[in-house]
Amino acid sequence: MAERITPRSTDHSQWYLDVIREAGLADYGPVRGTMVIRPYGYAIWERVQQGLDAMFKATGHQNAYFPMLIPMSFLEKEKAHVEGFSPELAVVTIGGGKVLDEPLVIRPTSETIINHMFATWIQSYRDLPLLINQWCNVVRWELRTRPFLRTLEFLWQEGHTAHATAEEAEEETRRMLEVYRTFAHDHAAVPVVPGRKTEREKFAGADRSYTIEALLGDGKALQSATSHNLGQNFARAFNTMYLDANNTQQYVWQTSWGLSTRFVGAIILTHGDDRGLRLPPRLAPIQAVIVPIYRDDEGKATVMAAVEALRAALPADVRVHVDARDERPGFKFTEWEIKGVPLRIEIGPRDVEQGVVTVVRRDDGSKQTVPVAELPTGIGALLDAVQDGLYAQASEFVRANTRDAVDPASFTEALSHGGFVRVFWAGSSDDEAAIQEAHGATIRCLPFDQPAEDGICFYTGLPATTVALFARAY
RNA sequence: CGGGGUGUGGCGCAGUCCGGUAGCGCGCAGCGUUUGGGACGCUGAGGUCGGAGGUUCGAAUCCUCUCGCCCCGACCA
Repeated sequence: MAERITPRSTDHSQWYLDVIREAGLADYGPVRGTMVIRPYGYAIWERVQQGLDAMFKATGHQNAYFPMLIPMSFLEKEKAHVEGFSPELAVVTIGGGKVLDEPLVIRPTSETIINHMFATWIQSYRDLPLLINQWCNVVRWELRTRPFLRTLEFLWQEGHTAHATAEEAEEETRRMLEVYRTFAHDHAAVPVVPGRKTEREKFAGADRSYTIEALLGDGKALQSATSHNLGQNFARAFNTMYLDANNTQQYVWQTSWGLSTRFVGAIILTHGDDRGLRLPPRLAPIQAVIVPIYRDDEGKATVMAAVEALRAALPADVRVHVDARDERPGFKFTEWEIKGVPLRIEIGPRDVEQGVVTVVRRDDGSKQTVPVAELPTGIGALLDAVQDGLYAQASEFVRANTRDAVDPASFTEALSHGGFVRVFWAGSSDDEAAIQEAHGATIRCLPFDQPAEDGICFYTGLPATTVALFARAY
């Protein structure tokens, strides 16, 4: 049988598309750049949603929903915002068969319409902080698309908060970035570098933007989630004000932050291997698949009885699937490997006879024989081991592909390997643009807690003010 | 919008140079044999060859026009 998945090393782009197809995650939509997410792919997104939503609830945020159609005039109220987004807007000009007096924009993000409402919801300092999150879809008419990583329409959550002080807003911005970092690390086993965006890379309408940057298997970086300190930019544009304790009108200080279905792409590209997807157990729709093996109807009855007994004995919170299809074992093994299921539990005549099961880990392919009586208590540790194994492999990859550069020659050399390149930095936005032009690399972030003392910027020769992380990116 | 490709059953492709009325692999349906790593045999369903016009007795193939899609880049979660 022909290989269904192109090896990663042969053609990384083709490998990615093959995995999405063969694992049954998504299809191309009829409109260029759109994507249909199949049930299995959506189940992964649902796990992301559940994990994040629990964290948002813990930080006091409430879910709400705002309309998808936004009057064009709303976007035009904030200058930097409209300039940043206007090239990629989808605009509705006809409704109910009539040309509309004012065009409606399909939301590319919801800062404007949310401020429109916040301005009416917020009256007093007692109404603050206002902590809102929205799960929705947005449309950005991108020129170049790729499944999950960049599609015309995507699903995400966008958090929007309003605060009484600049300090509180900055604290919230950083707090939510830390939520994303924790989620990426603990749930997705995706190592990320948290840091600040440069002026050139920040969100249109923000004072400061923060990001977590992942490094994917092909050496390209991916902005995996962002958190923005909006300052008073939207508050001033929409008159979002509150009366403080001294009976004085004040503009609120705001934040917004988001994580999208792009993150599913980050998971695929961080963990996937030549056999297909590898899912971290905490996000896997199916954590363990039980594959019965038998030769005839009589053997099948015996094995299936053992399978049902095992399934009943396993903890209820472990997501188990029994593959009872009448297919050859090898076929089923391969299929679940492509789908990235963390644990495969094989039960055949020999296992039943000896009172054991054969457990195969997806992270390292290791196979072990486990007494069937021990599995109900041991499966949690096995899943944790796969979770840790995936994180260890991914973080080792990031470590091995992060290089330091101290001069133009070593910068070029380091970039040629792909991956992150760390430099001392004291450059302008124009310098960044020139480097992007020459090398195709951009500053992904200015990582936190990286002292720049005594460093000299490799590009300008000036004393460094910060450390910058360069990479080619999606 | 630049550069490079490509449109032929559900998917992946051959056939195009040198016109003769469409083929292969996978998948799908039925039956049988199989089942501890992607099984095999037999039977079968499924395509106006991206579209339009032209040349010709005859076009997937030659000519003209046109549309779509993919990859690399600019833009970007």
